[in-house]
Amino acid sequence: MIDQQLLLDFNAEICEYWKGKEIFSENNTAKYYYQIVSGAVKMNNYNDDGKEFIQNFFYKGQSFGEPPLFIDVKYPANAIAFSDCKILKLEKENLFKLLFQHPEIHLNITKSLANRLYYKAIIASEISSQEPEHRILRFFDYLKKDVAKIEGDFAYKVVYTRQQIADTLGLRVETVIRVVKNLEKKKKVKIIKRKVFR
Amino acid sequence: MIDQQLLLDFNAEICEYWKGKEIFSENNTAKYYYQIVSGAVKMNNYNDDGKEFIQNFFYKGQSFGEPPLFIDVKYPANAIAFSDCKILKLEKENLFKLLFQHPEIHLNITKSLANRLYYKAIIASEISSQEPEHRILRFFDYLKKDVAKIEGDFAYKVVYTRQQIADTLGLRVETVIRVVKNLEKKKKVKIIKRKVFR
DNA sequence: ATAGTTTTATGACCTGAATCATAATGATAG
DNA sequence: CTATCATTATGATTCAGGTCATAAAACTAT
Repeated sequence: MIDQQLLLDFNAEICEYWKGKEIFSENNTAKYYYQIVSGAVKMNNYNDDGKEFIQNFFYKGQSFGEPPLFIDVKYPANAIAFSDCKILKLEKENLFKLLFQHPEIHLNITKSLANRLYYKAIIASEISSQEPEHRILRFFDYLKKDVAKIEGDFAYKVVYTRQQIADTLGLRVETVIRVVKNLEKKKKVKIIKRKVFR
Repeated sequence: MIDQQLLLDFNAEICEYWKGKEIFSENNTAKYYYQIVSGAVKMNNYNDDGKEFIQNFFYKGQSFGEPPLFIDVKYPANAIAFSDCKILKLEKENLFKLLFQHPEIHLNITKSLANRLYYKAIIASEISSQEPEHRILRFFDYLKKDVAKIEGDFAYKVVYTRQQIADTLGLRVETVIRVVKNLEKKKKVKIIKRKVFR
């Protein structure tokens, strides 16, 4: 996360996207560094049969879409506003100027990429299991890492729909619904008004 | 990839690992930057029931195990010599000295991380499909990227055993064997002396 | 409140990949 | 050349999760 004022000093602009609005799309050329001021962003793909695959969710303070900026390739996925959000956009050239002038910020970017790679490895290993129950539980626990403070036994509210969970894990909605219900029976999660707590 | 002489100037040492030898293991503290001089390295996890999950293969010229160096976490996986190999090891502190003195090399590291993140996204999306056949084919094509020159229609030799393919994709050996045989019938791959060509 | 839409729920059925068992083939070492 | 071991092969069986259909519950807007 780069200081907001510094970004503005390098001519970043603040953009507002309403829920569902496309921020960038697959196979487009990467032009900007994006940093979320408020709201959440979803990165996804649609495969041949139109089924959605969710790559990632990004939250307040996080940046996204950098990798292609560094290696001159097209975006591997789409970015869509998951809720209404405000996002800082900085042109690629200005980002590089900024990094050149501020090595410590360059190091932060490197750390952020390292962090994402690290979590990808963790989640890949935890989700490699075939059993949907195991994968769904691990996915919930993975989500917990984005929650600053966790109180009580079932403090984390899963904000995703069953469909989105299914799309992230490559399962069917019905399977997710059944497994989640089962997890409730086993007291592993709580369901209140259909929302899952873990 | 960092210039070999430069690494040596910063007190890197060359180590030899014979096939199967552990280079580092899961949950250990990251101490070194590793760069492969010759041979190949496999990164994997073993989950609760002892089943192997292969994270990645790394080849000559590539570095591995950096992410934990940057963010002070333990290794998320094990690194094992996939063949006999020579590897340059540079202590973390010396790596940071080197990066500090050579910003252009720091940028290269950033690019390398960005590149890996990019490919993780690509492969995650391509492999998200449920159908083993699709996943195996995409996996083969993904492997092709490591082959410099490809001649003819079936020029790439898959060096992994069916078991290793299965472990990477979260499938069973028998399934991989059957699917690969089927792919041969469909002329999508060739099998010579049990080795797969694509 | 009402209508319309989205999300969750649930049952019946079916298929494809896991599982289990056993054998054949190819590689490796002595 | 032979014995041993690792890998691939293949058939039989099972069952988890996908598919299909239909309904109920929650949210949304007017």
